[in-house]
Amino acid sequence: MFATVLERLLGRYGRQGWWPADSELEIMVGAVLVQRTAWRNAAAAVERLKSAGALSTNVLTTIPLGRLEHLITSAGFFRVKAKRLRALADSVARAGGVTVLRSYPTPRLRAYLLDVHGIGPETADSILGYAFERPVFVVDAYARRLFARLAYPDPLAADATLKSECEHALKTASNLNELHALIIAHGRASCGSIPRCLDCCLKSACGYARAESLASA
DNA sequence: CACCAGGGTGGTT
DNA sequence: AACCACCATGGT
Repeated sequence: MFATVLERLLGRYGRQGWWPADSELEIMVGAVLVQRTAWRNAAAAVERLKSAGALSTNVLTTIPLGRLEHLITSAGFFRVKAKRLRALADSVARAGGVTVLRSYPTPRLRAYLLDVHGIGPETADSILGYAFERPVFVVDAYARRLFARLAYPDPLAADATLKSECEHALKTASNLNELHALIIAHGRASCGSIPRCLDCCLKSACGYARAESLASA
């Protein structure tokens, strides 16, 4: 069923190609900046950091907080996010740099990320998947809503269950990364803002079969 | 004008 | 454990 959803979304929206970046750190920084924010605005902030030469742990740990805030205003919540970027950079430096993080096994890396102030489950999993290419499914509001509708009328399983079932079904970071991106594209495009639109998502508008046949696919 | 975007934290019940 | 207010800019 996860494979079917991936296949259909792929057919409808095409490859999303997330995450455009030059380094792991850039993705980690972007993941914090994009929290509850349109990617366009977060991306502009990433570019400003890059132009200012601030996209390194060394600079991020030492740059005055006010200057950091100024560089990322376009991403919104800039006071909170500036502190989060600082906490992230401090943490990466303490760990010994991104190279060391790269050698962590996935469970340890996930625990490490969750321990950083300002990084919760979704941001941690985004970083695991897109920066470190670990086979991880990012459970966000769109994913919950979509799979709740696909499972209708059954209640949606807990995040951890949805996550592990999806990871087991799709296996590769490439598949799981693409699915997350596609689910967001789908949410933006059509069904996302329409409450309980079973017709829209499961049948005509988005090319889905009915829920029953999809669940058994 | 209101509403939302690739969340997480801290405080209250 | 389940809510809740809050954070703030830029596009539609």
